[in-house]
Amino acid sequence: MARASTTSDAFNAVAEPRRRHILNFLATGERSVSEIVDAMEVEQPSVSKHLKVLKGVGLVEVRREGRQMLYKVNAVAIRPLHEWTSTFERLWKHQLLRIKERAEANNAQKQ
Amino acid sequence: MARASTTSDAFNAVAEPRRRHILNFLATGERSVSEIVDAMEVEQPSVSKHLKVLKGVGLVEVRREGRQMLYKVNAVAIRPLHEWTSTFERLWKHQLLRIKERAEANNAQKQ
DNA sequence: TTTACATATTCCTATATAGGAATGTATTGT
DNA sequence: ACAATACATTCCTATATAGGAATATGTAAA
Repeated sequence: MARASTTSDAFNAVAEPRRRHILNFLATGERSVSEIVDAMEVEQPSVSKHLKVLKGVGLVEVRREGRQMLYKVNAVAIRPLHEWTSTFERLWKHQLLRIKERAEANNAQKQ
Repeated sequence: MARASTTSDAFNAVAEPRRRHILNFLATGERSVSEIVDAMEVEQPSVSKHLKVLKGVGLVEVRREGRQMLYKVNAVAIRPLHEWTSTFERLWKHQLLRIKERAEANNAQKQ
């Protein structure tokens, strides 16, 4: 079988670095396609295709204004990713605490 | 060009649902491969391959104990994903607030 | 040293892209 | 109507998997 479809969910959509770049850029506000193209070093058709994927999974929204298409982030669609990662927060905090403790124990021994 | 390598980073690694399942399961503690296989409905070779990918990007760690290989989550590797999503937290909170305000304004008008 | 058990690896194939190039479509200005 | 601008879509191709099947490897037990 092939790998999972990129258009299936937000997890797959943000796996692509350029799409994360687009979302980062859109986090500053609503932008036209040409503004996105100028901000990134990617060809326009490529940007349009990435935007289509992002729109497909609900990560961005569009509206037309004259000849321009204005895209903006639909942040609530990122929430599921945030919540999934949050389930591990307790674990990494514990992990970092133990690293800190070891470092301190090491320091104490050196004194 | 082809799509980005799944072994390249954590974002790509967790794009695969079965790998998220494995991580969810390992969040409860260190487990052997057969325990993971039993918990999921996936063939053993498939689980081993997913574990290899997760190990490749540092999302899990292994140690041998007799014939068994015990895997556990390396939670700090999930932190970058959490932090990336966090940059949008302000936006979705604002978004949810506006949704709430609209609902209340609607209710008030109905009264 | 066989045998059994636990896990990893290899080989094969179908498929879902991602980018490049070219073209299509919608909207505005003249 | 025609040209220009702003995007979107299509066609093509290389490639990175993900799963299935079979096999290999490593470890412990008899």
